[in-house]
Amino acid sequence: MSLPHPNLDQISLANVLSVLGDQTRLAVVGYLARNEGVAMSCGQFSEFGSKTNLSYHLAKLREAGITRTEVSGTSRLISLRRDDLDSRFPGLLDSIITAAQDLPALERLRDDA
Amino acid sequence: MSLPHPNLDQISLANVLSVLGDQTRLAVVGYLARNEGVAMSCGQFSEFGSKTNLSYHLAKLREAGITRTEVSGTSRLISLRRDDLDSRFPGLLDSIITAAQDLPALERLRDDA
DNA sequence: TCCTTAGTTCAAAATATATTGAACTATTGA
DNA sequence: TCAATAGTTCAATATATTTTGAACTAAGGA
Repeated sequence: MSLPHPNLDQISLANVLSVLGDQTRLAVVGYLARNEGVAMSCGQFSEFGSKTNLSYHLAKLREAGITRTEVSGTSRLISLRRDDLDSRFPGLLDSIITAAQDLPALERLRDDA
Repeated sequence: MSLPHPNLDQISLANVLSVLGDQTRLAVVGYLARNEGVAMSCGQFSEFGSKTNLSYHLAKLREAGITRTEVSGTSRLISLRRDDLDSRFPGLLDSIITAAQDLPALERLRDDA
């Protein structure tokens, strides 16, 4: 009943970077960062893509070790693995989130970059 | 006689991350970081791939704004755009380089991750 | 001038990633 | 029990990225 997540030593730098090197996933992470503490389900991200496409991107984030997804009924509760990432790659997530927040919303979403 | 480089505001976060999300390019950046101040030509990176393949990867790094490539005779002198990246995305490159240095050399090179 | 060296370009092939819609599962509320 | 809701999976397609080798350019040195 719970989804697979990599443990700390299975989180790879190159994979984290390539997974975050995508506008949609960067937008999701920015949104999570802006709403830390609030329980986020997949539906909250609907502005970033179709249901089926988000399912794909959210799985990539989980499999890379960037997010944690807890099953709760028919919902999934998604959160950033901040502490894990901070201990594995100190400063990395903070600098990415800061840079992502500085982008205008449109650029965060824009796909044609 | 000089190659095109993006200027500061043309450097995009998603692009930097996706370009660095590759073992070969991460290895090149780690090597540059470990040898800052030393003039590096393409040939120095031969351990990371074939001549033609490196030409491709080094162009990606340059086009993303991560490296600067100066033409010098038949050679190219390649360096990290540290100050530019630091001002655009504070802390990002440092955290990536630190994390990349902590990897064992084999993992830095491994392609089957 | 001729040869060598350093690196680029091109086009083809291989591989990986992203997007879609239809069909599906599981939970929940009426 | 039935229908609705939340999300997943599958297979197909579309698209992008990587890798390769052969042919190329431009600069130096003998």
